[in-house]
Amino acid sequence: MKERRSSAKRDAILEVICSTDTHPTAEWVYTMLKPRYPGLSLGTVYRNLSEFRARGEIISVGIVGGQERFDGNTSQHAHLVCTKCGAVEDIGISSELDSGIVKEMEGDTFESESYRLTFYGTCKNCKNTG
Amino acid sequence: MKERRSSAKRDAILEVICSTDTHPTAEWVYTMLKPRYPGLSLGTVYRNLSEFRARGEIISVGIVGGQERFDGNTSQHAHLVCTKCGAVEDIGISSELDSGIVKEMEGDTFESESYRLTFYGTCKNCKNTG
DNA sequence: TTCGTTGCAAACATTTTGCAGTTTC
DNA sequence: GAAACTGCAAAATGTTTGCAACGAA
Repeated sequence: MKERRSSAKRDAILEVICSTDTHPTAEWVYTMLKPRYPGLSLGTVYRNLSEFRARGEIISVGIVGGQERFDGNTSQHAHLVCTKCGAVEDIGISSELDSGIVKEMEGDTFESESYRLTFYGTCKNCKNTG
Repeated sequence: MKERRSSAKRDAILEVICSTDTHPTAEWVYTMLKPRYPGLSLGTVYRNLSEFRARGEIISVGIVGGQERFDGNTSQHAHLVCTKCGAVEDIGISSELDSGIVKEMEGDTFESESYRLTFYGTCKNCKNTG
């Protein structure tokens, strides 16, 4: 793997992702950091997010409303995606369910390394206001 | 819902999707039908796929390698996505696992309507050749 | 001095859309 | 004839990339 030099901007990008539970987009990260780093470029955000994802330092929740959503919480958990407002929430899953899911793949010719479990529906907020 | 008139092209698009297990992209559908319907436009494919998806006649597997993948099999099942070649395969899940997953959501403030379970890894083909 | 990192803007790829012509009912 | 459907091409969108300047080791 390539040598990695220290970079305040990269550190800040990771920190922003890890200190929120909103499952942000690249653009959101950029908007959050721009005031603090006026010279920041959107390309830099994209480049660092891709690298974090490739290294497993963050995970991708998938694409919601056309934009990729990221998550600094890399432990195994599922997600709730609101199809009305696009909000993404975490939901813990029991270890029984996790092992049940993992077991489903054992012995298959397909070699699975990870899985993603996503629920689609309406979040509390949209249910009340809508 | 809007009135729906008969259309040979629309029928063909749905038929192509339902008669393959490759989980095609819009472009693939277009390429497959273009010889038979020389006047076919990519926009028409996109429009009809969106409508099918909205009506629940097909489901979206999600975006793989930047392109949305579709599935004419609308019964509950999981998917395997090869991170090397982008192949998507179906995998049936036991009814016990399905109910375990559904149960995980019961009582939550989030109102879930569906879920998507996707495994990521290496397909048989890539494992052997790579 | 080396080479990783970044800003900038152009390039890219997929998907969406406006509009005018066509087809279905 | 009204309204749905389509082709076409332009637009919109999110993301990637080439390159020169910058910065860390």
